[in-house]
Amino acid sequence: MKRSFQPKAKQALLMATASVLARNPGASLSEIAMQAGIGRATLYRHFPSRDVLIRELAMEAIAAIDAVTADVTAQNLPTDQALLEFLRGVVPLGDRFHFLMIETSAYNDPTVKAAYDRQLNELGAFIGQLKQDGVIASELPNAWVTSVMDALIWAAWSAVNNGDLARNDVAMLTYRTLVEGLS
Amino acid sequence: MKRSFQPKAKQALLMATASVLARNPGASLSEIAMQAGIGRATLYRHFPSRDVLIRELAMEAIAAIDAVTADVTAQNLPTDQALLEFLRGVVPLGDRFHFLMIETSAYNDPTVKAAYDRQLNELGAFIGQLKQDGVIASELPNAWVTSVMDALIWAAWSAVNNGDLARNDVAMLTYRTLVEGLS
DNA sequence: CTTTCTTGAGACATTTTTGTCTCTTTTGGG
DNA sequence: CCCAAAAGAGACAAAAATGTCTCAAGAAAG
Repeated sequence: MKRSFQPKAKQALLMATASVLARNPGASLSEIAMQAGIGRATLYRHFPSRDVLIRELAMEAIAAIDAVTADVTAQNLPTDQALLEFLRGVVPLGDRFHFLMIETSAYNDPTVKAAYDRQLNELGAFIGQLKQDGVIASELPNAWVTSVMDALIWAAWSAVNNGDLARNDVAMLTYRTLVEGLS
Repeated sequence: MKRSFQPKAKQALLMATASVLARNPGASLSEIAMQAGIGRATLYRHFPSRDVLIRELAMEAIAAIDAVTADVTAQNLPTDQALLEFLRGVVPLGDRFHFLMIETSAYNDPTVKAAYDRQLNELGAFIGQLKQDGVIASELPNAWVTSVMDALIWAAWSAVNNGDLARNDVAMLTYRTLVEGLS
């Protein structure tokens, strides 16, 4: 074997797929391949079926968010600053974050479901801390907080990708809207 | 003709369709018919094709939001109260509101596109008033405000339909989150 | 330059979805 | 109780998407 499959190419494919599916969840593989700038057959070389593509994308999205969480945790910041850092890291992943919310078929796979549930629990714990520290109001249901977070992150990503907001402003804007809105 | 097509039945069908498509934008007509509790053939009796169903649903959604707007306008409230009333009316339409945002194929139809653009303009004017009256910060881009509004309305509708929030609380909660978050 | 791996294009079969049609059953007004 | 309109069920063809395969062209290491 002179050369092997490039994991980087696979990564790029997953990112392109997230971008397409976040905007149009019903997109066919032809559309995905076209948007990714590759042939449909090549897509099948990397992912043997649509289901596998979806599943790997879901796992990749979860891993990417985990990486952000780990990075933020390592800095040992006060919770409000940690929230801002989290948003800075996760807003650029907005399409993948959003994809996880809407592509319910991914949860058919038990591995994905387990990872997703774990991540949701971690997020819940973080929200608990934010409440304890008075960053957000403690009487708000967690479900509302997570919904609003997801919604704002997706709105932020969309605004950047539509050219409505500057990439550098958007995390701070999201942070302000979130903290003020939920205080 | 002893009896004619019941427009009420059609209305109910459209509502069921919005509910299904908002959750799963790629749903097939079989799924929609099943969720609506009718046969697939019956669905075709009301709507000759998927495109027509989508288009009529879009127009119905726009009309429903227009009705809320007209109702609020007729009350001649101060803008902040008008916003609250608007949310009260529009949060229960959350699935249709959201459907309009994600089902981009609807805009292929010029009639739908025209009506949607008009409604977006009206919303923009309302946001302008809210800024003038100091209800929300005037330095925020309109695109961000509309994104956040849409996102929160959808989050509110989802929270109610998942049983996470009480129907009667949710408009006020959305209002607070929106106004505080954008002030 | 040559060899080898990868890609893109396109031809296929398969499956799913869409749209049409017919026949039977149900329903509600008279 | 009648009867016409409407619904359900299911067969069917057409269209679109999925998945498989082959082959020629391109790129990159040796």
